[in-house]
Amino acid sequence: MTVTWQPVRNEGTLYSRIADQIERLIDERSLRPGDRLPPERELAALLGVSRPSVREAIKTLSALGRLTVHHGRGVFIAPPDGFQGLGSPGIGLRELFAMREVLEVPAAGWAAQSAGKKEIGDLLETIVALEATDDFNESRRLDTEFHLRIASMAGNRFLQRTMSVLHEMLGSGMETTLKIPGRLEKSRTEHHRIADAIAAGDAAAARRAMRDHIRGAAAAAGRRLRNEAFAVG
Amino acid sequence: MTVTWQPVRNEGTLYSRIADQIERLIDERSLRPGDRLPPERELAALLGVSRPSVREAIKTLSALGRLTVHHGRGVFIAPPDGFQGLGSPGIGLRELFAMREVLEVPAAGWAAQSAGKKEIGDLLETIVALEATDDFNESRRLDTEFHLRIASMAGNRFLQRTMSVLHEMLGSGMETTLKIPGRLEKSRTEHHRIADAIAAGDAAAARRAMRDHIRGAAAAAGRRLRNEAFAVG
DNA sequence: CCGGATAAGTGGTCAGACCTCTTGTAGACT
DNA sequence: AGTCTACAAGAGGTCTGACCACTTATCCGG
Repeated sequence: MTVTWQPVRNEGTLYSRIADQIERLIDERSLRPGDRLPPERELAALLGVSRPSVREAIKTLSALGRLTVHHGRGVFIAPPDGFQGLGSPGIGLRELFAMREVLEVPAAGWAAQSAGKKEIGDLLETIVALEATDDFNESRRLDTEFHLRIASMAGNRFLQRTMSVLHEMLGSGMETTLKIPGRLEKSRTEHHRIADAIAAGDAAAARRAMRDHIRGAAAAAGRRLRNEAFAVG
Repeated sequence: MTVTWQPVRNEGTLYSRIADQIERLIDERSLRPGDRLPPERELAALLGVSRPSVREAIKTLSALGRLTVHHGRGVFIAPPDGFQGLGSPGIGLRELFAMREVLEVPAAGWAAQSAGKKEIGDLLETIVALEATDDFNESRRLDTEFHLRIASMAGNRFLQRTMSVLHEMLGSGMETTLKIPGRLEKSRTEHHRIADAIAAGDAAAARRAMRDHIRGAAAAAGRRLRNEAFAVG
């Protein structure tokens, strides 16, 4: 493997330039997930900088999840765990899906209790649009819209904004689960169940349907990540 | 408010422990967005560690967007990303307390499932401190700390940050319910119930205790503001 | 052949020094 | 007096070199 380590340029702080260069090599696939970085001392020599600067660069990238550091073993290129979204590094998929359940299950219940006719109509429209499109990005957008509409119907602005942030983090960090074979169709059925319960004003059923839906998505996402997983070192 | 910098303990790598402590202070709102951190040299002395360790911790947090570093000026607490505008007025007490229940009840359950001995000890310490003080501002701070510690023990960072923002809004928007006659004493009893259930690893009991606690506080706040019932449900 | 001691490799931490950027201020100039 | 400039102090940026702690592989004795 001939990785091209270049002497560091001269704009910005040194450690950030080093971090940029390492990141570039990762993005270019010159360094691939699982590879080990040269030892800190050696890397410092290659770049013509001191070891502390290299270490600070490594800390930056490991905080972003691009590198993983093992005491006594080395520094490794991290597997793409689907979570390098800019606004939200460091929080894992498991945590986000757990939060989805925490937030969206009560949201569905409240929506069922207080939804007006017009809001319910809008929700159904979203579902219809979601089933009409076969463009992936569009269906992803509409899926998010569906969930945020329910948050809006719940009548709690704090809940709504939190869910907005949460879905943004999910969207930027992963490809969503909709790409998984069969998941899209299952998702449609579940959306209908949720919407029907809300339209009927049945809070308990709405909560149940939402819980099933999110757990299904979480399980699908978990399977997808497991398939991509590989050992490091 | 005097920020409590504690000497760093001994599990995990040093820089990550330092980072955790800084992050904790941010999440607990002891350090607030815009605040400046002590100079690196001073902070190193306060923590009893070397400057490089402090710097690596700072690099970690600045990569995560929690801190921003300005050459020659200092290190500052970054505004909570994605949660901008959450502090805007217009979100009512009823919504905030409803969200407390949504977030903190599961948090208590998770904390009971996964809490370590040391974390439980810290939680109990907070309770003891809370009962020892009769300064109002201090007890308010400790009350927030108690709840955020549980969020931390739940092991979900999204949950923790959301709760941090939520408690910030509660704190700035009202005088808290602790001033209500009798509420402080009742609160203490309830805190013990919650902590005991978590210490015992009884998730269901922890959730129950937390739900009672928050509904009690919500009811007290409701009476205080002469609002109608706070049915959350 | 096995298992424990050992050595080598690698990240973790420390100390102190010096460089560069930012900011406030004292003093000079108008 | 008011304004501008130069300097000093404060804070982050970088370097050197040493030593500690964890991992892994190897070697040696039983």
